[in-house]
Amino acid sequence: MARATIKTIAQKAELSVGTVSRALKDCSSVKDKTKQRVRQIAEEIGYVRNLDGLRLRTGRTYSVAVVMTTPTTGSHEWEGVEYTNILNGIMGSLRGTMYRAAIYPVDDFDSSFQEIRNIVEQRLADGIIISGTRPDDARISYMLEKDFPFVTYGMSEHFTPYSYVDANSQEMSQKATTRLIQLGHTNIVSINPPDELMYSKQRQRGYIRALQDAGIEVQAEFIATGPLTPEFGKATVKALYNNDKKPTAYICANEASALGVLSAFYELGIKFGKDAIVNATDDINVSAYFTPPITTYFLPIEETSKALGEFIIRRIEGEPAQDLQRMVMPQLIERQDDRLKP
Amino acid sequence: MARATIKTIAQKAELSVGTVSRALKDCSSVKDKTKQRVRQIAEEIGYVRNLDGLRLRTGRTYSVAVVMTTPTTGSHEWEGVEYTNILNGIMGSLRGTMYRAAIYPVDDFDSSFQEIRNIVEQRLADGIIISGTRPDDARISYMLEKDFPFVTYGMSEHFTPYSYVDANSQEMSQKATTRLIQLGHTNIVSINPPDELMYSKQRQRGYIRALQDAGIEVQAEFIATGPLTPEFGKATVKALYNNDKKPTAYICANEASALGVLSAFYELGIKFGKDAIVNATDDINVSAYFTPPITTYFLPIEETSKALGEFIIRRIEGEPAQDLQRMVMPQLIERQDDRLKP
DNA sequence: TCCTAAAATACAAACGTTTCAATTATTGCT
DNA sequence: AGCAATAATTGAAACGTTTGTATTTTAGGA
Repeated sequence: MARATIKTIAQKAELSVGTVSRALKDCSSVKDKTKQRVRQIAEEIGYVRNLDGLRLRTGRTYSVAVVMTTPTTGSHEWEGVEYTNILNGIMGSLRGTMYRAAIYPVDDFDSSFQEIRNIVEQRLADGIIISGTRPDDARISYMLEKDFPFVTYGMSEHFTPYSYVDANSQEMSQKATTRLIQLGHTNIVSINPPDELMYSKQRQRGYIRALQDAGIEVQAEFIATGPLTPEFGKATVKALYNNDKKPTAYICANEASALGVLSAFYELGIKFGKDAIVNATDDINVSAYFTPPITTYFLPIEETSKALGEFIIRRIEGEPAQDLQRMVMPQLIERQDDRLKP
Repeated sequence: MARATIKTIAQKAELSVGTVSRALKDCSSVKDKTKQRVRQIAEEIGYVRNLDGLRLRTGRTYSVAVVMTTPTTGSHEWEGVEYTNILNGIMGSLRGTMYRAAIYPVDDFDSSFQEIRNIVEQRLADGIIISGTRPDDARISYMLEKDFPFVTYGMSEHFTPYSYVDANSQEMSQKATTRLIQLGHTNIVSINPPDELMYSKQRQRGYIRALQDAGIEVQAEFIATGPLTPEFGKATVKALYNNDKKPTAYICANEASALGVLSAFYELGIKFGKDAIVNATDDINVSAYFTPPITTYFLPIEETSKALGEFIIRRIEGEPAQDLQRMVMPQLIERQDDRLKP
């Protein structure tokens, strides 16, 4: 049997398609009794709106583009970010609405920009979610200029208000550093994402501020930036192994790089808790099972990703961007006391 | 400026829309010279086909549904499967074709079935990719019956040929077990996914066969099944800690559960390499950074996921299912010698 | 009862595409 | 030249919606 359309309902209800259309969308110009009858029939024959017809007519796409930078294919390195969780969160908040998510995996900034241009010009989506933001992010400027609805995961330094969801990286980084200083550490290494990313900058700022507040001199070589893989974490430890000032603590931006740090400890014979310790931020509860478990700052990834979906819809529906901003504060999970013991 | 449509081209080329449409799709009934002219113009004004019109007219959706069972939301447990990689692979092979992937995250078998029914009945996609297959998988029966194109990640026990991509779990499990037996282990624990999944069955079969071949009695309590999280791996070790026969080796179905096993070792004071060792299958190169690194079987996840995308398209285009089957054999990566040393 | 205003519905066009049937242009042959 | 056969193109309808405008129905006075 063919799929039920508005026309099917119209025939059954002896109404015109126009009225049925209006009835279904609760238009005030149609009588309550009629609405009821139409809904009744629609229910009975299991009618669902055909999106293609709708799109064609309205010019809207009812889809949200999620432009995500995904790990370089072929690298085989775990980047620790749980895209699944993010996608789940976004799709979760889209459920029940008319919107669908369309994923656009890209592998660097330029191709993400290109993809965004494409989406905007071809009207491939009604709104865009992006991540991997930069302090001066050309994609944001572009979408602002085109007045195209978007939400970012992470912030930038634009003046014009825009909608974002982010973890408070700077404060978290500062707190984490201060905590370690208070526990007696002075040679603290900060492992960060690539330099051009906004949250790398924020993390570095927080780190530096904490050191300055404590009157500790900042060592340039203690600020590492690179892809947040185990490989990079490991390489960082090795690179500093023969440094005159020996690091006694590492604060990693995610669990993947922290795993690499532990791996380096193991390989180099650095004793955890005696020679050095590791912390991580952006915990997604993997490090609870590390050997040993490490202290982290938990990222409520469900909350942030749900907000992404919610915000983009509200943005599309016209809510002002400045009302759609969320900053979450990750929570400390102390799995070690993180003092050095003899 | 409004978006360029077929009509725009028709006007510029002084042709009817019908001819333009045919010209663009390389129909034999239109003159070569005309085709060229049309293409030229299309190129110039940056025409791209409007999918909604196409869909509405043809009734095809040009989208592939990816119905994936995702980790239970709220569980906060790492399941180790890199959905990102799978998605990337699928989307990679869709790139350049007219097809788009639409993700349907579901959280259990029933809802995945429901979602599939929906997709088939409402013709929400032209083809479906599913995972988490069972020996007697009702979803597969359903799609076979409806003659709806699909590809599975993992196998079932259906007679009718269908398109699948899978790792050779049984052989891998058997080989892994045999290898450990040859290295002197007799009390080997097999950590598997939930019992109802096909690949759990395959793994158990391989494990049992290896033991039988070696004349070793199978201990029921050495076959564990459950969610492949670190938590489960850890719990399994703990549950067997006071067993009369002490396990000396664990073969985990993925790296996440292996991480849990190592975590239990650490907590219980079980010395790796002296008291027991751990192996894992479905390696996605995280365990190289474990403490210590462990022996695994590497899963070429790019290859499998690329095949998924490729197969579903070819299936949609009408290729017979029996030509679209791929079984990959994971490769041993020896990161330990895995003998017990005093 | 009739008229007017308001309420409810019907009609028809449009979105961009494909495709069937009909028409026109071209070619080859006598 | 003329004719048939074929090649190339056109016209129009259709897919399922929404929506502006026209039309009909209803209700409320006088």
